[in-house]
Parts: sequence; C-alpha cells; structure tokens
Amino acid sequence: MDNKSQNTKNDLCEVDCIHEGVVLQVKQNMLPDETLHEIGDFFKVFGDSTRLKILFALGEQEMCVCDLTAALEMTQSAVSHQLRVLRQSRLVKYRKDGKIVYYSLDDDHVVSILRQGVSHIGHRGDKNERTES
Amino acid sequence: MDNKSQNTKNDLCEVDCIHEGVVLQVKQNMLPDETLHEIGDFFKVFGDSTRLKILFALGEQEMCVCDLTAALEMTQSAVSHQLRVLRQSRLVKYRKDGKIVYYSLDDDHVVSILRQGVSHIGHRGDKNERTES
DNA sequence: TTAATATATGAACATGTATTCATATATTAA
DNA sequence: TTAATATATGAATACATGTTCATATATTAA
Repeated sequence: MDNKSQNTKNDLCEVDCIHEGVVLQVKQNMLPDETLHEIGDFFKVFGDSTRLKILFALGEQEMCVCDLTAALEMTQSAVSHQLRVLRQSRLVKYRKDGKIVYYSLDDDHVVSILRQGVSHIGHRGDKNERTES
Repeated sequence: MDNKSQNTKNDLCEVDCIHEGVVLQVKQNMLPDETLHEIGDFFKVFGDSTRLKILFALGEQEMCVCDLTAALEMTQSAVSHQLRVLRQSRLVKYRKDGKIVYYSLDDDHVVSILRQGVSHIGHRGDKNERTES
C-alpha cells in the first residue's frame, strides 16, 4: 500500500520514515478526542497550585470557605471561584450549615492522585540529579 | 489569642467564623509554595489532549517524531514543541538513530497516572448523575 | 562541498485561565 | 422589616499556553 500518494495533508508529514504499522496501530488504539479532552480537563484541575492547596487542606478535614480563605491567605472570591471548579469536577462536595458552607473531598480517589503528584516530585531527582533552582 | 486584631490583611477574611485550630493545623501542614507549583506543573503536563495523545501512543511503543506527527495528524512543529514539554518534565526519553529521533516513555509511573485519568473518566457517572452544568 | 531531510526552536498570535473588583444571593440576628 | 455576614458570581484584566510560521540545526547522501 502506498499511502504517500493518497496523503492529502501534505503539510503534516512529507517524509518517508514512517513506520506504517506502528502509525496505523496507534491510530486504531487511540482514544476518541472527546475522551482525551475529558481526561485532560480532569488533570488540568490538579494543575493549579491554589486548587492543590485547597485539595490538600480538605484532605485533612472539612473546612468552610472562610477557613480556607484564612488558611490560604487569599481573597474569598478567589477561593470561591476555585471551589466552583473543584465542585464542577466532582473533586469536592459541600454541605450547608446556616450560612456557612463546609467543603470536603468527594472521595479518596482524589487523595491517591495527589499522593502520586507528591511522589513524582519527591522521587524526581533519583535518576538524574536536579539542582534546586 | 485574638487573631482578628492582629490581622493585617483585612481584605482577605473579615469574618468571625474561623475555626482557628483547623486553620492553624492546615497552615502548618501545607506543603511549601515551590513544591505545590512543582506538583501543579507536573499535572499540568497531563492537562493537554495533544500531550495525552503522545503519551498514550508512546505507551504502546517507541515512535519517531515523524510517526507521531502522522499518527496525531498534526504539524511536525506542534508535535515537537509538545515533545519538548514532555522531555523537560522527564515523562519521555529519546534516542537518536541517525537523523531520526525515537521517543519512549521515561518510566511506568507515567502509564499508571494515565490509567488513573482514564479510570476517573470512566467511573465518573457512577455515584451521582451530573447536577451542575 | 552541496542537497535533502528529520527534528528543534524562536516569535507571533490566539485562546484559555486565575485573580480582582463589584455586586448578588442567602441566611441569621435584631 | 432592616442590618450584618458568608458565600457565589459576572465582568474585566493580566498572564499563561498551544499552534503556526519561518527558520535553524544536525545528519545522511551525492
């Protein structure tokens, strides 16, 4: 099969080094774009230090918005905006007690992912030395 | 101790509902800012669908840049830029064979994290139907 | 040497996003 | 009811980031 002549996307790859079998297999096994975006969005939530702070804090115990605001030393608005992101990602849940809203982690899955992040950072310098900059 | 009177950041939290013990404990246990940023940067790498595609592809077998470019149907430049991000995060390694550069996952830790992402997406609707938009 | 080619990269641009500010909503107290 | 307050949120802004375009680098072939 000659896939060079039928390649309509000339700008994408005009080289001859393609391992056709590999490319074909990878394309067949690739998850659908929508799934990949969902996975990306999921990890993206863990990609901000403010949200990480909130998650680590809630990993210890449930906290109201005001506690979080004080603990993180940020504005209540900023905390609340990030809490909404965490809510929409189902990483935290909340309960209301009067006008106070208590947030907590939605499940232990979150803690296990956080741990993997910490672990990766912790063991990072193991194979290669890393000068702390 | 009255921490209201000594609170110099008036804009941050001017309420009385603070559970001092909780806040204090969380602040003491909180990871340093630099560490939190490093963890965030680590997860951020998994937060883009292009990089996820590359990682899933390399999870099957090592591939040269051209293979990846063809498999993802993207420009070589875009792939190469993302490969640099993955390289700098130590998620992929590479070997050169002539002018061809073969990339592969740096370790199995990466696969296990990817699996957690897939798993989270897969089980997402299990406990409750989506409430918030 | 020169030509061809696989990959890398700087700059520009467009889009995404975290924070701030102002304000809205909801609950309690008076 | 009104006042106080805990939280939520829309809009604006500033910054981060992914892709494209052009080009540089490195390697092989001629």
